[in-house]
Amino acid sequence: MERGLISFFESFVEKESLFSNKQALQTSYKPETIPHRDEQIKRIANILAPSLRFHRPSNIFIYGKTGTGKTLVAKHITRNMLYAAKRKNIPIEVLYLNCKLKRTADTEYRLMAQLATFFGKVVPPTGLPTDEVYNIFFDVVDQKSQIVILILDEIDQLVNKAGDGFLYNLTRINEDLKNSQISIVGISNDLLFIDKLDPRIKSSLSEEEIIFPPYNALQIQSILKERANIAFKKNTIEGGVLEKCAAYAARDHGDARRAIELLRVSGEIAERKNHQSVKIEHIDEAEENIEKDRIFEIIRTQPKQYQATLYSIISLQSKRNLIFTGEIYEFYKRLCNKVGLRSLTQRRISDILAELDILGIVNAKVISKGRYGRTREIALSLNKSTIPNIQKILEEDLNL
DNA sequence: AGGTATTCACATGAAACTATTCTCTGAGTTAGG
DNA sequence: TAACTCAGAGAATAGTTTCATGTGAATACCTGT
Repeated sequence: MERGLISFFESFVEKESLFSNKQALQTSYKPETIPHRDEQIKRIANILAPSLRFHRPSNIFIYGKTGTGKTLVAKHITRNMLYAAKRKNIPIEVLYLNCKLKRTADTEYRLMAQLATFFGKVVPPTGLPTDEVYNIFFDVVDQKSQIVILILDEIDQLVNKAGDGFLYNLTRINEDLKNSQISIVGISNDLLFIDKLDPRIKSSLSEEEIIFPPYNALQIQSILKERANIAFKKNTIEGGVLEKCAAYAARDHGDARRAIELLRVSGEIAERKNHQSVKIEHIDEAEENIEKDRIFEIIRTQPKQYQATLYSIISLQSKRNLIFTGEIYEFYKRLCNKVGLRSLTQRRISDILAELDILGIVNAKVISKGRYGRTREIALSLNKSTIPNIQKILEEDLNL
């Protein structure tokens, strides 16, 4: 037994936590009421209500930026509606699917497979033709009469990947259903998404459109206050803390989720430092930590090829700030040789670079150097102080 | 000098290919009646 | 003859490669002054 360690744990138990219920700051938390969304809630509830009389509700299309409460509201309403329906014995099914989740609903096939599993049919993950899965789904749904409300979250992701054909099939399926009716609630955070759809699909999918505007700083503040009251003990938050969290989040498009995470991490930091309360300076640290953790996590879970590409960028970047695709590719090829990795084509590396850009690890800009061609101008968008750490991680992963 | 044509070094797009995982089908095999 | 095995055909998917086409502006090349 180690004395020091034991007393560490003992004092940890005795130490007063700043939190009384940290759950309230977790992303999975479902609050009783959702402030500043009354109007949207009322409209959606009105649209969905006919299902309680066994009429098919209109399809709804919801859009708004991330962290504006779309998903929360949708789940909130359906949960309550389902409760009412159950008490009155009305056959309503609500299916919620996030189309972004890998290996769950991110292709047409898997979407239909998921839907079928909801109704108790097991569909193999591969091997069947897609229309076969449609038929399976169709049959189970129509076995008894019911209203099915299908919530497709991040629907834009799926359409980008798999095209909009499935939406056409899905909206048309009602014509063939004898007993059941399906209506679709599409949720997207891409505001332009709806315009990219085939007009026929567009008109049937967005019979009703609902917009979730971003929260302003004041609204985020009140949301934070509410959550903080549940999550933290009395008098553990210093003045100005909530305001600053809100300001951070409002700065880029009013993302309430980020504000809440920021507050949570600030609290954790304050606690770890044995402070009696959350102070403003904890917020800055929290923001840095969140960003750093995000980056580390991303880098560690990237495929080898991406890591090799990133390593090439980091190596070249130490000499000069701006580098070009060609140089990276040359370095990368040599690196692969050295490590025994099969090197990919430049075409592929070009895509990988674009993806690193999207991930926010790298800053890539397509520029034209006139007579000397056209290329991506690439700079690392990582904090200087973290680069050595990242380099070490990469060297380990690539066993250099 | 001013205008336009070229040209570079990739970017971007589409299609085709590869490898893996999985189902379904039907021919061939086995074992019991 | 019913049950079982197993190879082959066909799907879905991810990650690439191959082939084709696009592109912005610094230069080269004119042209007329």
